[in-house]
Amino acid sequence: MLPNKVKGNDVSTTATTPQVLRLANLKAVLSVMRANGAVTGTDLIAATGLTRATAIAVCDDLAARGWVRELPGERLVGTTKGRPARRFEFNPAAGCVLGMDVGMATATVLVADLKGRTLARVSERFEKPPASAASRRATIKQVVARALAEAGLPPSVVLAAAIGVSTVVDRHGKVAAGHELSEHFDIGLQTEVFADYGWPVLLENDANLAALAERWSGVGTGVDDLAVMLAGERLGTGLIESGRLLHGCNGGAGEVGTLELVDGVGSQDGIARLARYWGNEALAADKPTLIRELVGPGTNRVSARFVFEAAARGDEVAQGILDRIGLRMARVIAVLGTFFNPELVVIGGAVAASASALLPTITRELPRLTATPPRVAVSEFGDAIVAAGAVRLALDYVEEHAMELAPADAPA
Amino acid sequence: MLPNKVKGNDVSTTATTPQVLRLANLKAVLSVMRANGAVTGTDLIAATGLTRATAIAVCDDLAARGWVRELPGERLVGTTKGRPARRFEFNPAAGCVLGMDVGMATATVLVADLKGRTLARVSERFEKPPASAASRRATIKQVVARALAEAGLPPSVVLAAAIGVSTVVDRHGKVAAGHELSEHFDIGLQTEVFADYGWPVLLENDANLAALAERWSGVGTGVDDLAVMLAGERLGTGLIESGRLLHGCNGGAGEVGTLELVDGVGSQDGIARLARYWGNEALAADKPTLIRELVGPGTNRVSARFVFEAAARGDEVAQGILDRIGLRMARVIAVLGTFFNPELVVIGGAVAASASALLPTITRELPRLTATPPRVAVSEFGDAIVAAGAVRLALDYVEEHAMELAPADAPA
DNA sequence: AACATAAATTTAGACGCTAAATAAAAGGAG
DNA sequence: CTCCTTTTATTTAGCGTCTAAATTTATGTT
Repeated sequence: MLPNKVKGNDVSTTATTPQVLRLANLKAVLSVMRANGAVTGTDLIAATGLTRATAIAVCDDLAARGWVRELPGERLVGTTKGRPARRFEFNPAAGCVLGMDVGMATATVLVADLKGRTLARVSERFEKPPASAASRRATIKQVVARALAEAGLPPSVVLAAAIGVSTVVDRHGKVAAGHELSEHFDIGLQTEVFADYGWPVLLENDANLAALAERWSGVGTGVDDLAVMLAGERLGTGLIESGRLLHGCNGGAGEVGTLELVDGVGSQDGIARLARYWGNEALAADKPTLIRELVGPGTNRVSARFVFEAAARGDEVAQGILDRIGLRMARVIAVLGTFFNPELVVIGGAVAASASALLPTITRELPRLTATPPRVAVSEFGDAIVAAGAVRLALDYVEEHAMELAPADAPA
Repeated sequence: MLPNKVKGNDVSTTATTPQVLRLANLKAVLSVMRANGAVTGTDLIAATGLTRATAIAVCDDLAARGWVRELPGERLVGTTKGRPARRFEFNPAAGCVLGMDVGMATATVLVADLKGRTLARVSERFEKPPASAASRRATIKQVVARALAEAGLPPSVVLAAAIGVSTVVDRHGKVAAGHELSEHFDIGLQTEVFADYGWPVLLENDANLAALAERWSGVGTGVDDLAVMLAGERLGTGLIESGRLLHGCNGGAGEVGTLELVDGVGSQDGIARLARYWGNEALAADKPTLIRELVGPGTNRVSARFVFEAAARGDEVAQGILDRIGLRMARVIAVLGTFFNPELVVIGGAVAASASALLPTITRELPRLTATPPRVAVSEFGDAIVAAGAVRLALDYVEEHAMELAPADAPA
C-alpha cells in the first residue's frame, strides 16, 4: 500500500497510512461532541450513521488536530462487560472566544472557552460622552487586554471575537450607515481595533445577540421563534424565526423606531427610562410617595431602582407607574406577537430582574390586545446578556469554520 | 469488469456499465438546467465543478429518467470550431404542477409545466356562503378536473399541487386551529380532497404565496427581503427575509390582525373594502360626486372600481377617499418597514392595478413615518398572484424532491 | 487531404467509505 | 486460574463515485 500525500504521522512503524476524511464528517462529529459530553465510538455510530471504523478515524484525526482529546479509560456508568470503549470529548481548551458588549457608556468583555464557560469578565466605562473615536478604541483594547490577562491566556489562543453594538448592523456584519448612533460604533472595530491580532471579528446588533444568548442557555433555550427585547433605556428587539436571526435588508429588522405609530406607546423609551421619567414627574407633582424617601433629601434624581423598590413595598404611586409601564410594554409585545408570532418574548437587559414585577400586568393585558399572545418571560442573564450572546455568535463562527482555524495547542 | 447492480441498460453491446451517480450531483445539474436554457458539458463543468466525464454521465442519467432531454445537434451560436457539444435541457414536459387559490368565494387553478409556464387556468365560484364543506370540496375537485382537461393532461402527470388559503398556515403546512376563517379551509384539502390522486399537496397562506410569486417573476424578482401585501378585502402580508418565507411559531407572522393598535389604521380592512365603505358614506352624506353617476340610478351599492374611476376622472370626493386610503396604507407599510426592514413592499391582489393611484401618496408619506422607508411597488400579477405563488411553491417542491418523483414520460 | 480544435469517450486509478474478519480488553463462570 | 462471553477496537479487502489523463470523434480550416 502506497503512502498517501498526507502531512505528519510518517513514523513508518506499524502505523498504517491515516485516512483522509471528508470535511463534513469531521464537522458532524465535532458537532456531536460539542452537544454532548464524553462520547464513545458507539455513540457516534448512532449519531452520525458512520461506521465504527470511520467514526474512530475521525476522532483520531480531530485529536491530532487538537480539537478533541481522548479521556483516560474510565468506564461509562452502566456498561459493565466487554472491551471498554475509547472515550473522546471536545477539547474546550482548544482555544477561546471573546464576547463583547460595546455600549454608549460601557465596554464589557467575556472570555469563554469553547464550551462557552466564562473564564473572565471585565467591564470598563468609556470617558464621559462624547468620547472621541480614538478614546473609545483605546478603552476597548484595554478591556480586552485586561480580560485576557485575567483569564491567563495569550491573544494567540483567541479563535474569534464578536462585538455587540447598540446600532443597526446588517447581516454581513457592517454597521448600517446613516443611523442615529452609528458614528459611535462605526469606529473601525473590525478593521482597526483588532487588526493586529488577526482574529475574525464579528459585529452584530446588541438585541440580536441578546436573542442568541437567550436561545442558547436562557429562558428561551431551544425555542425556535423567539423575540428578545432589550428594554432598559432604549427598546431594541432581536428576532429569531425558525432558529435564525432576522436582519432585514439593512439590519433594521426589530428596530422599533417608529413606535410613535403604535397607540399608547409613543416612543422607544425603555423601562428604566420611563420609570425615571414618571418617577420624577410624580415628585414634581408633590405626590405622597415612598420614592421621595428612597431618593433621599439631598437630590431630586430618581433612579429606576427606587421606583421598583417603592412599588415592592406597597407604594401606590410607584405601583401606578409600574402599571403604566406594564401597559405600554404589553402593547409593544402585542404588536410583536401579531407581526412575528413568536412563541416567547423575553424581556432582557440590566432592568430584567425588576421587570418581573411587570409580568402580571403584561400577561393580563396581552390577550385583549392580540389574538396570538406569546408567552412572556424575563431574562435571567442580567447585564451580561449581550456579551453572552456575543460569545455564542463567536462560538457559532468557530464551529462553522473549525477546520480553517488552528487550535491553541495543536500538536506540531 | 463486472456489471453493477443497476437497473436497465443491460443490452450488453458496447455499452459499458453506467455509473451510479451521487444524488447531490443529479440535483445540482438539474438545478443548473432549470435556471438556464440549453446547456453543454462545458457549461456544467463551470457551474458545478465536476469533470466533463461526470457531468455528461449525469446528463445521460437524467435523460434516462426523463427529467432532461438531449437537443438535436444544432451548434450554439458563437462557437465554430471543434467537435460540437452535446446539448441538454430541462424537460418541461416531464410533468406538471397545480397552483390553486382557494378563497372564500372563488377557487382558481393554474396548471403549469415544470418551467412554470401556464398551460391552463380555470376559476369557479363556490356556492353562496355559507357553502358546506362537502360543497366546497366538490367545487374544488371540479375546477381541478376542468383545468387538467383544458391543459390536455391526465392527473397522473401532476407531480405536486399547492394550495393558497386565506387563513393562518404554519410552516409545516397545517391550517392553524382556532382562527377566524380556519373552518372554511380546514376541510381536509390534503387528506380528503386529493387523496385519490396521490399527489403531494402543499398548503400555504395566500399572502405568503403572493410573496413567492413576486420574488419569482414579479416586481420583486430577486429581492431577498420582501413584503407583499394582499390588500383587496382583508390585509394580509407575506414576508420573505433573506430569501426565506417567515411563518412564526403558528404561521401567524405577517398577520396584521391587531392593527387596531396602530394609530390611524384601526382595522385590517383592505383597499377595496375601504373604497366601498367610504364611497357609500359619501353617497349617504349626499356629497356631490361622480361616484353616484357611475353607480347608476337603480342601486346604492358602490363598488371599489367606481371610486377609482371617479378619482381618475378628477372627482374630488373620490380623490379624497383615495388620499385617506393612501395615508392608511402608508402607515401600515411604515410599520412593516420598521419591524421587518424589507427592501421592497409590493401591493398585490385583484386591486393592485388600481392601487398604483395610491403610490404617490404612499411614497410621499412614508419618509415622515419611518426612518427606513422601503421601496413600494404595485404587483402586475392581477388576481392570479396567489395561484402563481402556489405554482412556484409546487415547483420548489418538485425541484427539492425530484429524485423521489417519477416524471411523466419516463422511459420504461 | 492534412491539420487544428473542441468536445466526447474510455481507461486506470484515487479517494473515502463500508462490511466483514480479526484482535483486544474487560467481566463472569467454573 | 482458565475459558467463555461480551463489547469494543483494529485490520483488511473491496466497493462506489469521482477525477485525471489518454484516446477518440466530429467538426472547421488551410
